[in-house]
Amino acid sequence: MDEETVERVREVVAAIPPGQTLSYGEVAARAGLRSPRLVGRILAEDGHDLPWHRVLRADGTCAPHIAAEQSARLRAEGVLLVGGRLPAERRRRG
DNA sequence: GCCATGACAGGAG
DNA sequence: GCTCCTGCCATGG
Repeated sequence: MDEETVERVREVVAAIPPGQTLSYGEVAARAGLRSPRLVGRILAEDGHDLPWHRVLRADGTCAPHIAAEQSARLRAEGVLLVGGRLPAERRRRG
């Protein structure tokens, strides 16, 4: 894992404005990664200081492990998850 | 070196 | 709507 790659992802995630969200794929694309899974790995290891809760899956849903935290943090920013997923209008395309 | 797993994505059935 | 398969990269047994 290149530190530069990690920094890229960290910057992209940190650049997500409150109330907005990005998909793992979008973050990966912005960070220059060839796989969104790397985003998940990086966030899991070095994303504890980042607003990782603003990163969701392509469907607008979130992983079961973090679903509770995800929804709670987003709700604190004024984002409501409907049916366990985020409305498409809240998702930033870039 | 091979296989399995993970905060994923897209396509097919 | 859900499940299964494949591609992607890194890590651990």
